[in-house]
Amino acid sequence: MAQVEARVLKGFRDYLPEADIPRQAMLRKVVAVFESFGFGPLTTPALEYADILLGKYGEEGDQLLYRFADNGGRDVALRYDLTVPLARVVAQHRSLDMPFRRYQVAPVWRAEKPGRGRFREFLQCDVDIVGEASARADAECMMVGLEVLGALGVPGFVMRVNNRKILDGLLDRVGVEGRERRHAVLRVMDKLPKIGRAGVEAELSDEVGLDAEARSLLFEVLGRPVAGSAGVRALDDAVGGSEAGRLGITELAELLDIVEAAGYGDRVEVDLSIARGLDYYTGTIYETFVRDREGFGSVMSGGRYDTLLAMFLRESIPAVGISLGIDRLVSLLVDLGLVGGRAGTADVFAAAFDDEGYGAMVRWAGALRRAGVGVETSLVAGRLGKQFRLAEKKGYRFVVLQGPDERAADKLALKDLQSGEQVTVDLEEVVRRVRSAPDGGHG
RNA sequence: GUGGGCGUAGCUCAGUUGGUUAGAGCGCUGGAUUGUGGCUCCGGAGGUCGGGGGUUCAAAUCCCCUCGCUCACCCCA
Repeated sequence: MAQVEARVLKGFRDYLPEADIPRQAMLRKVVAVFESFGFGPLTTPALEYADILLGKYGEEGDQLLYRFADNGGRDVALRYDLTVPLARVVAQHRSLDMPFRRYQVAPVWRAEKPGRGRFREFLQCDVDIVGEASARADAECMMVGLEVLGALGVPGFVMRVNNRKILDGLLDRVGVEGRERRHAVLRVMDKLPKIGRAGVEAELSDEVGLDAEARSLLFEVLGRPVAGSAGVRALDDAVGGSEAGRLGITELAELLDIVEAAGYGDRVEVDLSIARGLDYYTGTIYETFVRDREGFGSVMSGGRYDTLLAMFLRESIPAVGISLGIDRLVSLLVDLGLVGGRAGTADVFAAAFDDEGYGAMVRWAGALRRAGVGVETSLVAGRLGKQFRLAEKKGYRFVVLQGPDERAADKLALKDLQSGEQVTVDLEEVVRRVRSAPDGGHG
């Protein structure tokens, strides 16, 4: 057979054990938080009929689908997110009880140009609530997200919230009409934290053609510091007579009331420049950034999409959700030095003293496992120096072994690689000591 | 997709005005060390100098093309 160059597609990656171990550990914590809020799992196919996905993400989004004809000539595409497949599931299985809470942790594919923190295949962790229109559902999703970041030990983060209807009201009042122009304004406003007010004003003038009056009207609202729900209510006059604007203000204020009452107010702030690119958002929208690492982009975002279900059904069903990008978060935590790699997944490494004692070693290793201590057994006997070096490199804190002396006394030698201390004790004591170690033996 | 930067060992890089067998550190691997890791010492493997073409007696080095990576714009998780 001809030899081929070993390689992966651009934007796709392998996760070697050292990187995958902290990543998987984080995923377990994410799922645990999701389930603690009563969300249940959902798994859907990677591949969908193309027409299920088309037209849901805007024109640019359609271009970014991995789309092709399958072997039977069907027009298919890899899922672009987890929200549209959820909408499809809800539309297809009408017996689901509402409100329906589900979480899904699965890869999605986007044919974008890859860059720092951006991949063509990446894992999303979503929670959504379908069938509840009140701000309580929005608040629930936000709070799950905030709890997840807390559980993962993410240092300083802020969730910035806005409401599409406020932006709509604002655009109505300023007199920006037509989908494209409205999009253009939102896109420029989105850059506010990056290029500042002067930059935004310049772009609004040069690229969108907004006159000075319209610009100052925009900034009359955008420029205001908005503190909490009271601050949001104070915006009422700013959106003028716009019905949509007033509705958005009410929704956002109600949302903040709940979030503040629940004690999450310190991690949430209103940011009227948040726009979100996806087409299907209709109300609340939010993005989450880590302080001092805003350049990494949003690590968790989402919003309300009350009209998406109507694309599959005659009736419309309200829905809201949030999505966490675990890959981006992992590289961020690595960058901050908060997660380290480690190649071993057990609690202790069992060194094999000699070939004669190998069978006995496998036996006491099994006993340790049944007692709740994970054991990686060495497959090569002898050369203890080599085995210790391997254990150390794989990140183990403890090495357990049984030489002739220990065997005669029916004991095990337990060495703590961190302190260098070694004791000869019985199996129960090994279990006790390993389990009482601060990190469960994960040096 | 548009513009800037960079491609030499698994990784980070050195390589003189073009000059003969292309180097270092780290990592990997074997040994010093047949009851014990980190430190030290000695050895070994590993390179079509991203690829193709051109100039030249001679190219990692100069020129052209191409591919890949990367930063900014755009968009996002």
